[in-house]
This record gives sequence, C-alpha cells and structure tokens, in this order.
Amino acid sequence: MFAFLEGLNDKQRAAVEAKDGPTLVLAGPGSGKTRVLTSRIAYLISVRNTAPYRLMAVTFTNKAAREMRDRVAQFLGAGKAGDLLIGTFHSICARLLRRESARIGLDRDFSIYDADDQLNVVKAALAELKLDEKKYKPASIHAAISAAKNDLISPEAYRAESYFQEIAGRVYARYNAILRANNALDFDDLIMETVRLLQSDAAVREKVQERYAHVLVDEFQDTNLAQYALIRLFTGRHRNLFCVGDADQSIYAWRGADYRNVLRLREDYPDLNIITLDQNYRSTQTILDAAMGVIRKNPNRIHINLLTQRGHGPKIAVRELFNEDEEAQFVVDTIEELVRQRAAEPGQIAVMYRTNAQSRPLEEAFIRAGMPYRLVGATRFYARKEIKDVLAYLRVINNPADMISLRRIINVPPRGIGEKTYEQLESAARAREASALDVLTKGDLSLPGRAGRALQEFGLLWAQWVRLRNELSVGQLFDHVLQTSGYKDHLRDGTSEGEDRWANVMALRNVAIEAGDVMLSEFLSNVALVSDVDNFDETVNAPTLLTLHAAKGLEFNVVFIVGLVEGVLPHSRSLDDPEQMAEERRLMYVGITRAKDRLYLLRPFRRSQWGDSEITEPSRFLSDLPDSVVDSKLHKNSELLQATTVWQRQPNKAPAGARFQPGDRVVHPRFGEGLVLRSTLVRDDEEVEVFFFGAGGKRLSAAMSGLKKIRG
DNA sequence: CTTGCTACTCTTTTT
DNA sequence: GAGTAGCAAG
Repeated sequence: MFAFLEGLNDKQRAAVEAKDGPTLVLAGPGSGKTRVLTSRIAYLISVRNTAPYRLMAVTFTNKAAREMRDRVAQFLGAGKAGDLLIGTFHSICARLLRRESARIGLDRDFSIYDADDQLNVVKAALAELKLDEKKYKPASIHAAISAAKNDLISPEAYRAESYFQEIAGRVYARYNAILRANNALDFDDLIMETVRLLQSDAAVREKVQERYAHVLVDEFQDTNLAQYALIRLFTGRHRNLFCVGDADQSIYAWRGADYRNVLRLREDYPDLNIITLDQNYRSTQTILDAAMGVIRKNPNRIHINLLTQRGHGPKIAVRELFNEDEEAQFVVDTIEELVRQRAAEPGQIAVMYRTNAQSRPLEEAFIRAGMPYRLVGATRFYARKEIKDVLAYLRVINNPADMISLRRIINVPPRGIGEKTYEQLESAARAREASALDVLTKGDLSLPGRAGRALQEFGLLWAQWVRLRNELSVGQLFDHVLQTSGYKDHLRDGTSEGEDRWANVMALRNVAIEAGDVMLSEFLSNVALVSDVDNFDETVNAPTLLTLHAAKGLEFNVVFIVGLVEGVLPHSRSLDDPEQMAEERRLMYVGITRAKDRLYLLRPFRRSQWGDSEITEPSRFLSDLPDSVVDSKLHKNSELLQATTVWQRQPNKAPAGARFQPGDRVVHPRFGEGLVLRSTLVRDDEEVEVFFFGAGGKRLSAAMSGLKKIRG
C-alpha cells in the first residue's frame, strides 16, 4: 500500500489513478484537490515509474508550489521531489526564457518589470508620444495593454474598437519597444513570449514536449487565454494533462482568467476524463450550507452539492457594528474570548476583507489590544520604496540597459544629477545605441560643470560594481553597493522611520545571503516573482489579516469577514455588470469556505471614507444565507438610523452625576454593543436607555445590568 | 538642484 | 484623510 493513497475516497482515488490522457478534476472547496494533485505526482513516479524530471506541475503561487513539493517529498523523499519541475506559470516561463533568451532577441540577464515599473514604462511611452497623462490614465492604458497580452494580441495585431483603444494601441507599441530597448520583460510577457517562442520554434517546442511527459495544473479556473495556450503547447502530442479546479472559485477574471477554458478543454480534448469531487473535508455543514446559499444565485453554473461528515457545528454569527472601528474592536474582543476559552489557536484565526485599505482599522485595534497579528499584502514588502531602490541598484548592475531602474536610483541619494542631466544621458545613449553605462565609461558625453562631474563619478562607481558582479556573491555585492553608493547613509538619517526602512533593507539582505551563490539575474528573477502569501509565516501563532483574494487556497478554524456592505462586498465597481457581480459572489463564496468551524460575518452600519462617514446598506450576500444557519437576523436600516438620530436630535445632557451620556458607545454582556439614547437618575441608581445594534432598544439599570462604556 | 509647500486624486482584487 | 504630483522659492 502506498502512503499517498491512504485515506482517499473512491473518487479521489479514481482521479489519482486515472489512465494517461487529458483529465480534469472539478471539485468544490475543501475536497482535497491539491492532495489529489500531489498524490497523482507520487503515483506517476512510484507506480507508473515516470522519472521525476519528466513531470511539470504548474501553480499560481510559489507557496502552493512549495507546499506541493514538500508533500511529494513526504511521500517519496527529498531527492525525487528535487527533480520535479514544480513552479508558477511565471517562474517556469522565466526559466525557460532565460535559457532560450537569444531566440527571442534578449540578453539572458533581462529584467522583469513589476506593476510599478510597468506604470513607469507607460508614462515614458505617453511622454514620447506627447500624450497627456491626465487624459489617458497610465493605469487604464496599462490595463488595456495587459489585457491584450493575456489574450496573446501583439501590438501589430491590436485592433482598436474605440478612441481610447486607438490610443492604447499606439502606447502599446511604444511600451513594448521601450521594454525591449531596456532588455526587459513585464509579467505578461513572460507568458506571452513563451507561447510565441514555443509556437514559432519547433526545436524548442519539441524539446519541452519530449522532456515533460506529464503536465499537471492547479487552480485551472484561474488560467487566462495565454496560460491556456501555454498548457496546450507544453502538453503537445502526449496529451498527458491533469488539471484540477473549481469554476465557483474563479476570482481572477479581471486579470484575464477565463473560466471558459474549461469549455475549451472539453472541445480541444473530446476524450477529456472529467471527475467531480463533492465530499468536503474542511468545513461544518452549517458553513457549507451558507456557502451554497450564496453561490446558488449565480447563473450558468454546474452546482456541486457540498457535503461533509463533520456535523453542523456552531451557527454563523452575523453582527452589525456601528462603524469600522467598532467592527475591528469586535473582532479583537471576540478573538480574545475565543482564545481565553481555548476554542481556537490565534494562528488558526483569519480576518478577511475585500480591499487592502480595510486592514487599517483592524491593525489599529490589534495594536491597541497589544495582540500580535500577521498581515498579508497591503504595502507589500517588495513594493516598498527602499526595497525597490536597492533592487534597482542590483538591476542596473545585472542589466545596464535597464533605464527604468537607472532613473530610479541615479539621484538617490542626491548626487546632483537632476532630471535634465538624466535626459541628456538618456538621449546620448539612444543616439549611440549604447547603454548608459557605455556612454559614461567611454567618456564621450562630456557635460560641463557640476553635472558633468557628478555623472562621471557615478559612471566610475557603476562600472566598478559591474566588474565586481562576477567576483562577489549576491550577498557581498549587496553590502558593497549599499556602502559605496551612499544609500546606507542616505537611508539611516537618524529618524526612526529611517531605521524602519533600514530594517527592511536588512531583511532583503538576508534573502540575498540565503540565496548563496546563485547568479545575480536568477536572484532578481526570484524576488520579482514572489507573492505576498509566499512570505506568510506559518510558525507565528497569531491571527492573520488578508484580502479575500489572498485567502484562496488557505483554511482557518475561525474566519471573520468584515465590511459586508454594498459597495465594498460586492464592490461598487461591480454593481452594474452581471459578470463582475457574479465574481463578487464567488469571492464571498471563497471567503466563507475558508472556515473550518466558526464563521463571523460583520456589517458596519456606518462607513467612513474621504474623511466623513455615511450610512451603509448590508451586503446582498447576507440575505442569501439560509435562515437556519445564522444566529440572528439583520436590522432594518431605519431601526439603526433611529437609534443614532434620536440622540443627535436630543442633545440634552444626562443629569449631573450620571455615568452614561447620550451618544456614549456601550457594551452589554448579553446584548453586545449599542448606543446610549438617554439616561435618568432613579433614586441611587441610573436608568439607561440603549439601542443595541444586535438586539434593539432596551432600558437597563446602570448598576445591575453590567453595562460598560467603550473607551473614554 | 533641492526642499518645502499646496492642490489634487484616490479605493478593488495580483503573478 | 493621506499620499503624491506639481510648482515656487532658496
């Protein structure tokens, strides 16, 4: 008996042991999709005697890839797992393209541009075309370019159907030209260029197809057209394709993911073996019923009836709180209580939200309570200025043609090389068809005065770094550049903020040192392609704050979903488009199904934005929960509104000596949080009228009820 | 060329 | 309400 087959149910086992050829495993959340995929790998190696290096497994995050590798290693030993090609679409393509860079007309040390760099390239292209940034937002233009690339449309093939697209098409052509001149590719290029290479070059294609006898794909519903084409090219004649996915968890349509790839798969492979898994091993039936209640409303889907043996568990707590701050406070208080009662480990609790901006009140509440937490995303580590600066230094050393990175650091710290001076350098480089480094070291650009000297000095430094590049390890080069560039002293300016930034740079230094003696280009590639969840530290026992998107593929004993308000979830940008609305619904579905045992769905009554706050409507998804699974019903807005307006209209103070004032935020052991409407003194006690957001209006004794003020 | 001020935009979601 | 782009002054 093989370890990887233990504990699998009949359907899972049928999937793992499927015969060669195209197979698609369609399965609901918590059904062990990834387990099936890893078991399949183990099965192919140990039962079917497939050499490990002949397998390619593709995931969407490095974290998923790492986990898959670890699990295969458990079954087969680290040696065999080490031979497997398991990686993300982007990392697999980057590797291939680096090896074959000559065939696509790039130097093997090409840079990989992230979202930030891409925006800078769009801005440069707009400037060259003398187009107004205000009129054509770089972000929108870039979205159009990215969409084209995800659909494998080259600048030449781009057909505009509107005036905006007309502009976008022109920028696209310039944009790509700039990328190539900088010896750089963007994220989307990694896929598109690999597809083009495999399509046009039979030798490379056959080499890849021959080598990888089996292709396995995780999260198939998130593939876009380019990735689908890539899968087909990888798969080739052997047709040994094994995909797992769940159309109900498709939440990346906005970046080109196309659930119709499932239909394409059926068309392209008429003999496709489809296996459906509905058994859920994660959540209580209560949570699954809630999830199905929400997802059922989506049109054009094949319903999977989610079933579990885990029993019903506690009901879902739906709570209405006054605003985001109180919502956050509720989360923290509830977590404290759950942990005190030993109902959950802190590390097994997650708080999820639609947008990164929503993490802020939560973070504040955690900090106030002195409770540690883990934050995924937000100001991403690799998006921080100091990190991008240091990486830009390394990138210009690795790839002297990279003007986007050069521009970033040429005057950081200030060296007296301003915009004008930089532009002269750039146009000199362009005129001579040489890199800026060549121009500087050959000394054939002589500018007079301060600027000229500053450039010359920088050129000497730069040339020295490039010479050291092959002599020093990445870690040593890192230290050397930081010191000699003056960036270290620039950053450590004596402020505490400077020290924070320095600490981040030191964290990056650790990554560089741990990288050992890899090539600089490989190191830069790796850091360009890490995602947020990749840095998720499993060993810290603290609650996790993350977006619903980032939560996909994860599971927690206790899940809070906050901000369940129209305009947030579903997001306001999705309200008028049924397709986008369906995706918001799937997002809610993904969130609910992350929970194993307990689920809290929170709705703030007021939402603050742009400084002032406004009354919210509860998310439509809340009303799609079956009555039987929730522990309380929502209040009408009019009731909640009444509570807040009553005290606003009656600003009459409570009598002297009263503990409670109208407008005070209070908490009651049984009724939860509420708002004091009025307070009167009765003999030696105080009668308080409170509107509780979860329980309605009550009249209570101040002395007897256990009523407490919240903060101040 | 750098610094400091004002005015303006911005809120999806990410490899 | 906050981060940043753009501008004026030093």
